[in-house]
Amino acid sequence: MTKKRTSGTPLPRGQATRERIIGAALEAFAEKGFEGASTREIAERAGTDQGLVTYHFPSKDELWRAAAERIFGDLGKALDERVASLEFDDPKERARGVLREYVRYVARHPELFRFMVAEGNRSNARMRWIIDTYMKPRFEFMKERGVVSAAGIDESDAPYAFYAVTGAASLIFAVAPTCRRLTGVDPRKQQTIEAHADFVARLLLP
Amino acid sequence: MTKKRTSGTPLPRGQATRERIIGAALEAFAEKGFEGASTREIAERAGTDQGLVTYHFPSKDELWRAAAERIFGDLGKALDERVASLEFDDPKERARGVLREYVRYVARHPELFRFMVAEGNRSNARMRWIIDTYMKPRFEFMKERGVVSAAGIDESDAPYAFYAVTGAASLIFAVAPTCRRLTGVDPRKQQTIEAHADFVARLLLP
DNA sequence: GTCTATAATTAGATAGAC
DNA sequence: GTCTATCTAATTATAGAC
Repeated sequence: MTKKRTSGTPLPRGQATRERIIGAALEAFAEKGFEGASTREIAERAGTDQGLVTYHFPSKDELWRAAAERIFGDLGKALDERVASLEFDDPKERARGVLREYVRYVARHPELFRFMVAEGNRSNARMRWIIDTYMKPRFEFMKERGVVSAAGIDESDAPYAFYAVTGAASLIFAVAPTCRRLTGVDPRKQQTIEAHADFVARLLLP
Repeated sequence: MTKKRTSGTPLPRGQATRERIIGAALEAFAEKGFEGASTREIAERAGTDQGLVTYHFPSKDELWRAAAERIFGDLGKALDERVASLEFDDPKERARGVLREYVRYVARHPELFRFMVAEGNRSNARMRWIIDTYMKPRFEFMKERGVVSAAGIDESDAPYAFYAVTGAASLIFAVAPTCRRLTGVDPRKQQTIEAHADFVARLLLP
């Protein structure tokens, strides 16, 4: 998960462990939900023990918050970078590029969608904070400079477009083993990722 | 959930309790996942106690299987009924009607999608059985007489279409509280359900 | 069929050795 | 910082009263 840093210096040992624990927690929460994932299992995935998990994160709640910040923060950073690197002038061509990059990102991070669905049904303080901090800017971007404006979708339809796009782009990767058995297609293959990106892009921006 | 039966006679007491427990388990599994949902919580939702849950379902595994059969079986029955009642001659018009009925169904059963995402990442014997028994007929229907054939989608794209349609139709209802805060739109309102059905139908079958 | 009591296991959190 | 030991509470499953 964190093999490289942007700066050349490696992380101090403690902080590197902390990062490993967050990554392990993210996978476990996405797979089994908040209640179903045990701190012992998270520790084992991170290659350490339960005591050290509670040392770095005094409560399971705080560990959840760190995992949520990691996954939504990473998505934001990745999209901002890729959007900035796209050099299309035509808004529609540009929106197509953004959409395809989005599909590629969710394909490599299926835990993002599983996490969203598992936690999206709650409306506690932590979830509200995630929405306001990380999701609102994405929603606004889509309305003003993304698929909604480029596809000529009425702004009052933006909520439907947002969830339709997110669901259409992500589901196949979040249930990859099921898809493989049902359809014969393996969503983990690069070829499948590109084909799905094609399909979603043609659907939204024909 | 089960206020009426097709036959006039009411269920025997024990069987009625059993049905209530299945409904409660379904909600709990969808909300917290298999490991996160406790049999005590399920019993409480069903208005009884933990001992009676293990009387009707000797293990949590068997309860899971009953819940999965219930939700996928109900979807199949509901869709078959509604498809049969549609009277459009034009295949495209007919596919539009099926798609809109599908959106209405998932809107009223958001636990279906949560269950799919929570469990779709596993490939144990039970999940394989669910796929072969309940999902394969749906997938085949969509290819031969549903959206794929009506929208002129190449059959090799059927896997992408299946997961894109499912995700696009369902996500907004599965994360309703989040959607409400993010967009101001409440997916539980009838008006929202129809608007989303419109949007998805226009997207797939313009 | 229904419920109470309880056994065996596992959970999150704490304390302390190193 | 890291890990082991332990406390308290909650978990599934079982046994038995009614």
